[in-house]
Amino acid sequence: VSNEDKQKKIVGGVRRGQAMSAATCDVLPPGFRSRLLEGITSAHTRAFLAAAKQQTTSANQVLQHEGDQASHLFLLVAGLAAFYKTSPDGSRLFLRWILPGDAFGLAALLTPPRPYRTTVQALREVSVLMWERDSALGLVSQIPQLCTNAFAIAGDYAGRLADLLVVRTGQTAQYRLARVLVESAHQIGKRGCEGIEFVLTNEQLAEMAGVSPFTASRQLNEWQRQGILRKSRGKIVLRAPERLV
Amino acid sequence: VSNEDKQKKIVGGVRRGQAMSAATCDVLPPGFRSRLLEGITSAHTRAFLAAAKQQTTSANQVLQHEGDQASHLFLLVAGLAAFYKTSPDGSRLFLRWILPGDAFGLAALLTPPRPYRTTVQALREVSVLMWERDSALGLVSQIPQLCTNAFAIAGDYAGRLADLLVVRTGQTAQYRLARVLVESAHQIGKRGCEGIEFVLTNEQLAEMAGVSPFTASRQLNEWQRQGILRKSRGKIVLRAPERLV
DNA sequence: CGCATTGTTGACAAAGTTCAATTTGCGTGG
DNA sequence: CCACGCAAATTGAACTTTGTCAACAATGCG
Repeated sequence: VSNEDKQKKIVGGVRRGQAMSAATCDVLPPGFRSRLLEGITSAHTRAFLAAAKQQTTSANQVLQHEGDQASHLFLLVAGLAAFYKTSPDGSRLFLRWILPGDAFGLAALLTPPRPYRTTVQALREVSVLMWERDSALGLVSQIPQLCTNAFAIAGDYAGRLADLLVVRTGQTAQYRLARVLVESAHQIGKRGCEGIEFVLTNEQLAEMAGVSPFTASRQLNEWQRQGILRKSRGKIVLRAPERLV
Repeated sequence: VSNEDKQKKIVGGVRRGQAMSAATCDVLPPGFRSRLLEGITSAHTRAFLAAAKQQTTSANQVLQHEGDQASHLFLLVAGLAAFYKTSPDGSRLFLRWILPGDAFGLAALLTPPRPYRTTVQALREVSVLMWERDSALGLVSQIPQLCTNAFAIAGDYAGRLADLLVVRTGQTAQYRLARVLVESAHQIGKRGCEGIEFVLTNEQLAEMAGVSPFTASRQLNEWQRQGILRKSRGKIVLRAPERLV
């Protein structure tokens, strides 16, 4: 299947299941798992995926914009994106990463229609599946487990936000930064020869931790002096995460 | 129906709908509306309420404890409670009020079982309906709209938490306190002759806003000097909420 | 009236932010 | 291949905001 075929719209009902199965399974990387699809029969999964449109988007693009009417449900297939919240003064507040298998835009499943409550931005080139709201609503009514999964995802999301709130309001800048490093290592890091590596600028780390870039710079240098990590421009090598907390 | 009858356990299937209807509608104040019951047929509502046990709890009791295995779904019928999160250092972080009609303990609806992610404490004497996890799960599978509602509630909760995060991390102590006053007025205030009145101590307001009681005291006095509010021990009369933000 | 709870005030300390001035690293084009 | 230029990162010092603590005042209940 060519790249073109992969990206073409494949909305519509299930036409001869087998064919759709080939078409849709094809777009998912091997070993792909998503909480949204958990516990759904393969027939239903095929029907669900068949109704999606696949789209590839370049880095820094905004996939959903806080306040816009929720028109699409998304599922990240590949790449990296993040949830952000915009504060009244215009600054951006990092909430969490979106990794392959994560769904977002769940607000599209609500009736009556609601606005998105967060902004989602791609950090690298990403590949997503997307469903029109109406189409998604129809599918949810046919596949009850989808609603259960959506509830579980929303609940999990709320739990993480509550945890984030505790960290952001109760802990020192140093602790928050340490936590951001450990989580980044866990979620987007690759095992390197010296430790876990990930590509983030000081400024991005600072934004994630809710700290000024200056504080981030100072603290990261302190840790570098202690041999806990090594940093070059735009990249961190975490050598001893256990010594951070 | 005597008070004793009201409080007795009424679990079990629907026995001759009409009888149950009388028993359960009886425990709900007139005009009672809950997001959890939205859009559910009256037959289903009766069955659902019939499976609940009603309980009355005195002020300051903890209804669900963060970290405990989620064993019950709750619906607040009367009174006032609040969600709290416990920080690692043991201090308590106020999240939001729970008003009559609000459901909590939704974690009980998840499979596999999960711990509660927040603590819920009564602020006055409260009356709740509660469902055993197993019973609630059975009802959700019979009444699909319950799942939809649970999802909507969880989504709303996540949205509020995200908003709270923005306020707590991005705004000044003064702004946060002002916001707490306005929200308290809206949610638990009563119209008085001089303005909107509500019963909260300085310390409670401080906790809600994430501010030290000293800062709260100073700021409240400043506002009192400006005639925006009047305060006595444990009580606030908000006279000009519009002048706060 | 006595007592516990609640609230007040001032002086001080701590944590981070801001800003300006530089320095470093790295890709690009001559 | 080197110099240029830009974005990223660093550093010090002043400044702001808010919390901490100790002492004290007031409120209201039994």
